[in-house]
Amino acid sequence: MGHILIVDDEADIRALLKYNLEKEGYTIDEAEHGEMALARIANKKPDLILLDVMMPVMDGIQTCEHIKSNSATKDIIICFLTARAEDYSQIAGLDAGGDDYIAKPIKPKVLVSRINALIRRTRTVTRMVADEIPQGDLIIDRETHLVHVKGTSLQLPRKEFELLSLLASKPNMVFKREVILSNVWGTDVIVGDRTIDVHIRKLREKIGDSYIQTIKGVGYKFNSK
Amino acid sequence: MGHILIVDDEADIRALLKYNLEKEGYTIDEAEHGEMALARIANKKPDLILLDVMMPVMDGIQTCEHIKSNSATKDIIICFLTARAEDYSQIAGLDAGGDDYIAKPIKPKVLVSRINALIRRTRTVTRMVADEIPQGDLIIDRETHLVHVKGTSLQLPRKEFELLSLLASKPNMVFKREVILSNVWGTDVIVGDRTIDVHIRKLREKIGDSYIQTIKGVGYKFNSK
DNA sequence: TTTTTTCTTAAAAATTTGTTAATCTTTAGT
DNA sequence: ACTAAAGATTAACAAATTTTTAAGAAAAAA
Repeated sequence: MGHILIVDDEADIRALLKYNLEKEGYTIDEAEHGEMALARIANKKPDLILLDVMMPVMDGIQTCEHIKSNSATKDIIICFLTARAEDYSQIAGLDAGGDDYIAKPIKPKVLVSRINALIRRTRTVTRMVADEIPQGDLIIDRETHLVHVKGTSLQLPRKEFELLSLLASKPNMVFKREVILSNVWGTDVIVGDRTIDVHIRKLREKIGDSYIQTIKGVGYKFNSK
Repeated sequence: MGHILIVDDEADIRALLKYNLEKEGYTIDEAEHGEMALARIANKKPDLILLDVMMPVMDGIQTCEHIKSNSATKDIIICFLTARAEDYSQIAGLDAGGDDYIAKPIKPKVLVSRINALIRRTRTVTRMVADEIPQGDLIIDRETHLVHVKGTSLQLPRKEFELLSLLASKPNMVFKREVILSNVWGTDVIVGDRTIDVHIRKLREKIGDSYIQTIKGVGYKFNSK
């Protein structure tokens, strides 16, 4: 029904992924790094590749570019495995890029349903946030990683960009601090309470005070006009 | 604020976990293996269980299955503890109904933030108030945290918002003061009797007197037209 | 009327967020 | 690999807002 190649240098992770996906009926192939991955693909072309970003020898990005630049393999669905700390906005914006990404720590249930979805509706990109989020006179462009506001363009640092993207992805909705933390910082966050505030402040400094509103005791929200 | 049961056969590990979680304000119960865990649960139901996978007598997976198959306990959050060296396929027992897992060696900070996130996440879900409560010309929108009344929108402070939500969730039903207290303030908070009155007064001030009615000697109710 | 319960008001207490600057961390460039 | 620059986080304190208390007035019940 589906053949999946798992590429990760940690055997533990591979075993975890393999176990869960085999139970779903997928056949599994494994590789420890990019080069080995290419060899495995040549051997048997998978429908989907689970690709760790951080690897020795040949990292995930390079591997992905290889695969996507080869016409024989460019239709293979690629799903990145990333640690939250990594720059996944870069991944999302990659032209040669993957179709989705799953953040570590990996939860089997999430993994399985995500993979199923990817395989089922092949080529349908499911990303947490749209590529372009226009909100009134503010436009967030994930592709160029730019925010256009009041006629000018801004280059925002990673965290600020992700934070703004999250808030703007659902205007008027209040995002509780926990939600913000788990989405922008990840579940293993070890950041203090004021970290969000500081980022909010920097954002407001750059895009103006009118967009982000504080709901005391609850969280923050992005106001649509 | 939260009660956690730690199940691990190694006393050292239990002590480490206990120390860090107590520092966070959680109350801790301990068990050396699955059977003992079930006994502890019967004694006092925890909000979350930290469950070692590898244990003598009754292992983590079995224990989890037990807990999740009992309707009285199946809502307890279960977080597995797994050794890195262990076969990851064991965690796959997350199918047994586990909500998350933490890999050993355990880093205190990761532990604490993960547990906090798990407890907070499921606590908010537990609140069974609808996202939007429309009552005649008054609409309470939890998503935007706004109350729409008489053509205008109001931003209410948290306690006032929760109080109004509760009353409006069941129009015409009288909420006794104790019920209001336990629902809005929680069971372990000690606040004076006048606190409710003051909040009611502020609400009436903002939304008008017609909605909330006092039933002397009993409590308050939200009038539907 | 007397007692109990709720209202009202103002002020105190507690909580939450804002701000700044200093300190780590990461990244990019050499 | 080293250094400089940019970004992220923390700490400490300030400010703002919310929550709670206290205490007398008012209203309802006994």
